Amino acid sequence: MAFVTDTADILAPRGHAAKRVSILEAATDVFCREGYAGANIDMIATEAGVSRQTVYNHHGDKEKLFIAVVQALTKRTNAGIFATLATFPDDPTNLEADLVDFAVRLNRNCICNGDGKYLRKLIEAEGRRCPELFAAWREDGPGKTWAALAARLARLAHGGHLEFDDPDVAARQFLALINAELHVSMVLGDRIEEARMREAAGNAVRTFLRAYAKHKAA
Amino acid sequence: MAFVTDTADILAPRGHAAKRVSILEAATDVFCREGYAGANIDMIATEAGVSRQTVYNHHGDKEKLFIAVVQALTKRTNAGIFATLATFPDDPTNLEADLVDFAVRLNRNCICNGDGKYLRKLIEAEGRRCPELFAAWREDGPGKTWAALAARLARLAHGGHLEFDDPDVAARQFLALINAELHVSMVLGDRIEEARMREAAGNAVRTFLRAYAKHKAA
Amino acid sequence: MAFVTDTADILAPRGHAAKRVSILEAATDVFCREGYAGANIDMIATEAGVSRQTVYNHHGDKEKLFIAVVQALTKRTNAGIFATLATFPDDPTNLEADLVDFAVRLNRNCICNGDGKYLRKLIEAEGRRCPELFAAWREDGPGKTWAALAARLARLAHGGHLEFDDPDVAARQFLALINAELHVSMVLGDRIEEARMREAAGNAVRTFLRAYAKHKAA
Amino acid sequence: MAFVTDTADILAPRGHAAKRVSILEAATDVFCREGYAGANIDMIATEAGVSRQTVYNHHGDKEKLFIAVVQALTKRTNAGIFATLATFPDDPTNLEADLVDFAVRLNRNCICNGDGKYLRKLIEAEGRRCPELFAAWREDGPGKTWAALAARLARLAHGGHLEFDDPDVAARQFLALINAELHVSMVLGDRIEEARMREAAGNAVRTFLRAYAKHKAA
DNA sequence: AATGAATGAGTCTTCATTCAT
DNA sequence: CATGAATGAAGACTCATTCAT
Repeated sequence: MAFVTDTADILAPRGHAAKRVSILEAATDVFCREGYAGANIDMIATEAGVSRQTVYNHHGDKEKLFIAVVQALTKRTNAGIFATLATFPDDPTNLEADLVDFAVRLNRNCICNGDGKYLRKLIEAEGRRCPELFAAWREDGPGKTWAALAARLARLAHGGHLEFDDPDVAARQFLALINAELHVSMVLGDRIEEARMREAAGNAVRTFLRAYAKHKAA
Repeated sequence: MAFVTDTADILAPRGHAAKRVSILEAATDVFCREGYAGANIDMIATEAGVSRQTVYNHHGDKEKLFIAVVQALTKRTNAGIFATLATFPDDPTNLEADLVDFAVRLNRNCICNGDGKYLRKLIEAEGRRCPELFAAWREDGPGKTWAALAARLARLAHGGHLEFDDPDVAARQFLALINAELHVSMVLGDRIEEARMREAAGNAVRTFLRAYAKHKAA
Repeated sequence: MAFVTDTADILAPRGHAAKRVSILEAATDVFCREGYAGANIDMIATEAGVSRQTVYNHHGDKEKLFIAVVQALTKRTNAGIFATLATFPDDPTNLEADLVDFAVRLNRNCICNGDGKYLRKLIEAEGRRCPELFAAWREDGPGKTWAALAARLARLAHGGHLEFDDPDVAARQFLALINAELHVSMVLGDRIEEARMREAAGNAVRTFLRAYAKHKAA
Repeated sequence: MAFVTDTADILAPRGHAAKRVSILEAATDVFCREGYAGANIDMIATEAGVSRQTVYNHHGDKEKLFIAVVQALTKRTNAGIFATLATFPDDPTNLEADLVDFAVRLNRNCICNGDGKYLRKLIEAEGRRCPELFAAWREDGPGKTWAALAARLARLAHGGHLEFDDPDVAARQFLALINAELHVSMVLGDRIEEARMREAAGNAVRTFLRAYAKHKAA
């Protein structure tokens, strides 16, 4: 019966919805790999395992498809970042270890892999040409992320674990530090091992705490 | 007469050499703005003020022109970075002020403007597609830069101004910190004011020194 | 039950027959509006309120559908013209008024509206490309119409109402005159009001009678 | 020297101008033959003896080319009609013979051949889809032509050769009559012989004068 | 019969590249 | 060297047509 939602479709959608999803995934891949101009609808169709026509049926044209890709990516990336931010150690037992774990989660799940990496690539490549398209990212992305992280750091400061003048600056520096050693590899597309992420996070957090850990007075 | 070298050409080359230069400049602009696939030889010729044919006469084909652009950019960027590194305050009178000045010079001359910015953009956009082309950058670029900066920092440590375990890590973190607040603006192509660079450098150096300045024992 | 003929279908056919009709109507519209090459099966299907597949089920392919349209149009147009010719005032009480009424009927029902207008458009647009398709029209259309009208006019002449050398020439001129003022508007697709048709018919018939009315000798 | 106009180019332009002209001619042919949608740039290029690219260099795209065709056609057609109107017999020695000659010139030069025929075809086929494109024709074409012819007829009336109530009506009827017998052949693309034009003109003028010639009172 | 999808051809348009003037 | 043109290959998009559900 038509009005019965097939629960299987929610987990692994079939038919129409499945095609839509696989087209978006393929398009994300291809646009990131080749750039907007270098991407080619046939490539996307082939990679999605559908016909070219089906791509057009679902998304209208190349530009609309690109927009759909960016929007899906922005949405998922933001969700991912906030999910990870929710795991921030507000009441740490071992501040350094907890921050390192958090940094690893952030890098692994949001920055060095998947959506986040893709989105950043697209923004760097095409951001200047479609500013309105990326405006949402600009505000919802770095803007909110920074503020949310700053709030968490401020709470740690309030709890007597850290001290700094400006939590916003600290937040940006935290993010910059945990990426310091991985950025080049990411740009060149190397796969980054878990161990390397952990090492980078360790270095970053150590420096961050040398600068900002509260010196418990004797 | 053809065999007479016009000395003026050395300072402000005209004719053949001048065209070569203006083509490379135009190509740099266009490749960065549009990406390799999106760039178009006619655009480059027009922007360079020469005919399409002249572009081919000088550079053979699109791919060779792109390579020439990347090589020129890499060369100039490296030269710029090492020139700036040469101004590092090895024997500082005021460590913080001197490092801030240095950071501003680095950002202003090498990272946020001109060649450096262009080169980074090209690498992010096309790096994965022509790895051999950017291999040189990978080694001569971040590799040597990091090492050179690390050496300078080690010297400061040896001079009793700083203390850290690993000068390489410190070098990467220094670079990451001085970019922490400017990166997003750069990606989106905003013009960055001198004052903003100075503020960012101040924040970065302050944190860097909180982490690494040697605590002069009483 | 399939073998029961639903009498309602004869008056307002539903199902199969109704679809066939609405497809033909839609196709007529679309072919006239867009031309054969510009027409598109999906447009026709949508306009007919059926699925694309149904169009193919009923009519085979685009060309066959076009032929069906032209044939239906030719048939209906001819029927309409002869029906109207049957109302020609063979024994007029008031010759001028009766001819004007007749001219208005002809314009309103056969020439300025509906099938006739459509058919003419199709012939002008595609006639040269499929001469065999329009051969039938050429003979059954203007050929028979002219002859039939000429016969009516001859009868009026025989009845002492008109005088002319060649009834065929007179018939063609009658048709040309009643269209003289409306042709441009029709070509551009303007809606033509009844009043305007009556005025045009009046002018036409007045001139026709000045040329051909028998001067009753005193 | 560049500023010397080569007079040969005016009569038989070469190079750039020649290509432009031959492209327009070919495009006129093809658009008229196939309609806008059915026309195909490669066909036009081939028929013009140039490469497809050259068509684009000269005219931008299909739509602009079409517009250029319509404009050139409108301009030339109007010029032709007014040139022919200038040969109207304002002071006729033999009214009937002179009007017949005039009608033949009009049909031969402006209506049944070349530009005029082409323009009418395009307007019938595409007029409804680009009303603004044909607005100029509507006003400069039939509008001015009718008025100019009406003025000539009025002058004949003033000279005592004709009599009628409304010269505008008379003008439209004159045009309708001289086309009465040729219209169908034109629509179907038949070649119309000079003799046939003369016969048609004779029939038309005879009827026109039966309706409108002034009865010189005894 | 409707729907969505697939296929394959075709058309518009752009572009890299080459030639001739 | 500049210009205009030609060639050939893509690549975006449309469409007629067919299949499966």
